[in-house]
Amino acid sequence: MDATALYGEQEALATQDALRSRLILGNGPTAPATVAGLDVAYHEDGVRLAAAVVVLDAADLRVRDTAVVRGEAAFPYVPGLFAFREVPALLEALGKLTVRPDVLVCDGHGLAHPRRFGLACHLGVLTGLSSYGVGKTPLVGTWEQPDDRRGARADLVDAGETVGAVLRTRQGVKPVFVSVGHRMDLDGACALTLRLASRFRLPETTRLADRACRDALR
DNA sequence: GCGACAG
DNA sequence: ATCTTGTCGC
Repeated sequence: MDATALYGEQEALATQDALRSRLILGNGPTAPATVAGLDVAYHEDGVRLAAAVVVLDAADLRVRDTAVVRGEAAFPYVPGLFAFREVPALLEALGKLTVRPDVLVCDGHGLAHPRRFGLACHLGVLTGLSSYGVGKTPLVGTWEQPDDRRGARADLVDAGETVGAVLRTRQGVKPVFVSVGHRMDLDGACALTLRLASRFRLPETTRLADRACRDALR
């Protein structure tokens, strides 16, 4: 609203452009040994927050490591610049891990973003790790409703290009929006998401991280 | 100009 | 994101 916020947005857009040049598409890990879920919860003041990262063994989905940090939002919520709000706290949490995750499953979008650089891309580039996003609601794109059976998917298309997939993780439940971040391929991201979401709509990684940061806020 | 708009 | 447990419906 004010000049400060507008200037911040210009800076953020420039940073987004610079980081995007380092984004690597495709070539996700064939058999990741560990998978991490990341999420952030906010205090009612909209400023104080808790960020959590939970690392699971990709084979049996058991928790291998958990890191939670408390802090403050680094940026106001602006669609398209969402990463600037949560990335600092998430990076701090990632830094506390003792088990290195092979893939980051982010709560938000990757390539399915107005400038093709959502939270998942941002975190992937900054960490150098493979990453992708699983969003609960769309940010950009159009799609045909996927069949009502677990595993069904449809292309998420924006400005003529496929930026992700609309994936049904549970029959009879709204699909999720999957898009690659860094060093990841869409098929691998969808396959992993289905393995992580065998019982609930959202991946187990996201659910565990959500619980961890919520608990840390109380 | 008017909505829509990840979390 | 958050306000919010139980309750209605298939």
